[in-house]
Amino acid sequence: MKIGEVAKAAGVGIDAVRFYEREGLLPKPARRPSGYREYSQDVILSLRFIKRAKELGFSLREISELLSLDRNPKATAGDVKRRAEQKLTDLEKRIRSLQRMRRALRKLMEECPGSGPTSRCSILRSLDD
Amino acid sequence: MKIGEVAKAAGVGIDAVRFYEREGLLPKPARRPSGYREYSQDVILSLRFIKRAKELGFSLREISELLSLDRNPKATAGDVKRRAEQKLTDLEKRIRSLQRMRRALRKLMEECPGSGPTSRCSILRSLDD
DNA sequence: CTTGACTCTGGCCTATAGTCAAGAGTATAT
DNA sequence: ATATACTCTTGACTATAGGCCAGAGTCAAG
Repeated sequence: MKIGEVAKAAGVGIDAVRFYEREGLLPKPARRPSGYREYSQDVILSLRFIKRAKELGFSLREISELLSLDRNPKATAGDVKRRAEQKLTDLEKRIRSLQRMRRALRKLMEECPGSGPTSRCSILRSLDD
Repeated sequence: MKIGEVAKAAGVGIDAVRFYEREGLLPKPARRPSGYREYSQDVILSLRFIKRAKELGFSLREISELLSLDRNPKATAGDVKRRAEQKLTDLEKRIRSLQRMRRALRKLMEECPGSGPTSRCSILRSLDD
């Protein structure tokens, strides 16, 4: 299959496929005499793997590690679970950080009259100190 | 005051001060004959304003707008509150997105045995489809 | 007057995940 | 044979918020 076909089948851009190859997430494919990349079906599975892992919040670097574990027969489910735990911790940290911002902003908004000069606005007042 | 003094007083880097100036968040300061920037005290307040707004999740572009509102006598508290509402909506979208990831990841982790070959790991299985 | 600390400009670099373009060559259908 | 669609490589660019550096000039204290 040509690159455009696998990209379409996996629902990603052609440039993304080449990018993943450069970044080492995908093995370098065979080439036709013309230089065209020649793919087998299974690269579509790899592309979908990457897509799903992104939806779980993994970065490409992390996905690269997951793919290595997937290909390495010596790797264990524990290796994968440890990565997942780290990602979970990371997600929770980011969620809490955003929640703190939300709380602070909400509180300021409650005190802002919503009309009149900006000098009455608690949001700006708090920023000015 | 020289740039290093105001940067230190506000708790930001010197490069940040120059960067804010380039980006239009800070007015261009007076210069000494030598070319050194000469600041008055109030730039420290502006720098703190920027710092706090960042903590609330505003981007520099948004902070720039807030600063304009702060300086514009025709602006109203409602103008500011509207920006804050947008930011709140934005924060909530991001929080929900992260929470979705967290839920999905947690679910997969519950099903992963945590030992044995990766082929038993529900996380990788789900990614492979 | 010298020394060390400070500042100036300009420009390059970081991470992330690709996107887009140019110019050249290929593949495929008609 | 030709038209159109596809692919190749290289390199530049996107947004965000600065960090870091060189080389040159300046400030302040001893």
